[in-house]
Amino acid sequence: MNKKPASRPRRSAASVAAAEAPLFDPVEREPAYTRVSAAIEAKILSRTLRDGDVLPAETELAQQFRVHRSTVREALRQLESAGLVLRPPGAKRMIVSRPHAAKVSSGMRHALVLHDVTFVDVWEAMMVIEPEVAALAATRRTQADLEALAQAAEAFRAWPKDDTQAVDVVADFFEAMGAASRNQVLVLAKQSLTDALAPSLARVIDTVPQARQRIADAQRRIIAAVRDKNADEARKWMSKHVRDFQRGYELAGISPETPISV
Amino acid sequence: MNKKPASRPRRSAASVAAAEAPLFDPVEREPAYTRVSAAIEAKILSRTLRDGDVLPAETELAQQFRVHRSTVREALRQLESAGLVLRPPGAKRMIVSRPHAAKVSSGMRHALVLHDVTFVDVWEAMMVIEPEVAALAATRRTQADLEALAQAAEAFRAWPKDDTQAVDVVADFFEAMGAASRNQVLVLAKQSLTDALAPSLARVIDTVPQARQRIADAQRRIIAAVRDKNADEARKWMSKHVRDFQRGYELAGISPETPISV
DNA sequence: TGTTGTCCTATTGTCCGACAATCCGACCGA
DNA sequence: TCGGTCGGATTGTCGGACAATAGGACAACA
Repeated sequence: MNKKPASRPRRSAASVAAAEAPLFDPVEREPAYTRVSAAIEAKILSRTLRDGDVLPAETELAQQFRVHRSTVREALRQLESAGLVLRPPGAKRMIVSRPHAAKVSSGMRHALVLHDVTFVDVWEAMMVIEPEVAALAATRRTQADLEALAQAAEAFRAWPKDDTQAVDVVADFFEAMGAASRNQVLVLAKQSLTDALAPSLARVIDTVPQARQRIADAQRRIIAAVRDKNADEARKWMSKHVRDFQRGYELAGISPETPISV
Repeated sequence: MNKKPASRPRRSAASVAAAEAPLFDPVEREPAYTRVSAAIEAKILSRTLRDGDVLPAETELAQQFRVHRSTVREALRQLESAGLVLRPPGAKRMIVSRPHAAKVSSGMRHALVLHDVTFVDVWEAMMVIEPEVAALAATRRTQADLEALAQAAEAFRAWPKDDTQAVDVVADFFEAMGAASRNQVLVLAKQSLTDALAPSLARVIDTVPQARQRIADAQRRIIAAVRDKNADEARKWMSKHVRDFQRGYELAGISPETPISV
């Protein structure tokens, strides 16, 4: 499904320099299941099939494409894994769907894990993105955003001391901040980062006694800045907040070079 | 395959407030193909199966899992679409692979397109990420990085005037910059952005006469800063460079609210 | 020695057909 | 209006089949 659109055929500088005239392109022998999924994918991306539409039954698709149902099913599995179609739990027909952030993030996390990305790499990316997101949030937040942020912060403060799932609430805070920034792109990118960091951050919160307090403080400061629509302050405190993570890692005795785990 | 890891079961602030004790979890009825793919995925993520390993034949997998070959094939399609396994062109067996940047990017692009993300959204994200990447590149670049950058810039200058594929070379420049930054996470995030922007940027280069010159100038400045390991300069000029894109859009008469196309 | 033709086997791509489980909507009795 | 019953539609899974071909091994040949 995503062979073609994955990367435009690039005549990169390197390949031009290599300059060995290929004369013939490799003859294309795409298997049928790929073509089927590509065809459906195209209809989805072009909005001919829209979010929420139910797909035709497998047998009907098989008839239309003139292939066997098994072939259609293989194509559907590709689309399913890409998040373009899904089956609501306990439903029979599949419906068209826009890939959820979680799905994209999961793909990204696989890549990060398998490429031996370390904590510092992720942290560095957060240092780049999160402060600016906070700044954007400060200029664009609505009252509802503010409440969501406050609620997340409150939930973190109230979280039982011994519950290691507190990271999830921290993630909620970041998520709410992303929502307030009104930039879907950054939200998508952010989510992968928090997801990738979560397991180890959990250890930090669990290990370092003062972590909770520091996180709670930072959240309060950030929310205040966002409330006051003070972008600079929001950026500054978010920056401190994220920087604190690294300090937490030191205190927890986790090496910055620790690879992101599953 | 990525239902479970997609998002940790979060007891978010909201759901806690709802406070309706579930008492029973929904009974899990995962289809076999999902379990098979999850099993293989786990072995890949845990490095039991490593990048480059050839997978057992379908019939053998079917025997081991005690399922029908069709079921195995559906599972393989999921993994294939996730980029965790692939078949080298003209090979028979599938091999384990780490998801390439292009694959991740393509997933992200689907999401961006279907979520009606507009040019400004992507541009905003670039404004956040690219300057910092340039700054990182300035501090970490090797001689080889420098040469790759120079080559990309040179390729752009030398590109035939009437060839609309010039965007690809611009993308190469950004890619080389990412490589120089030595941060895989940012590289992954960046790629999606350039990919998403490419089609419309192509129109800008094609429409606005002075675009080529301005891009070439900016590239030269940025490279100079990176060469001198001057992070601030690199950041500044990259910032100008990206900002220029927006100006190009104005001149090309493309609305900032234009949704990213396929 | 290096290239080409031949044969065999393992494996994939695709198909046919089948059957149980179950979702869905219609119909029905109170 | 509600809850039960029923039949058709659809999915998940299976068994089996067959053509095409990748990957050798090996012989013929230049």
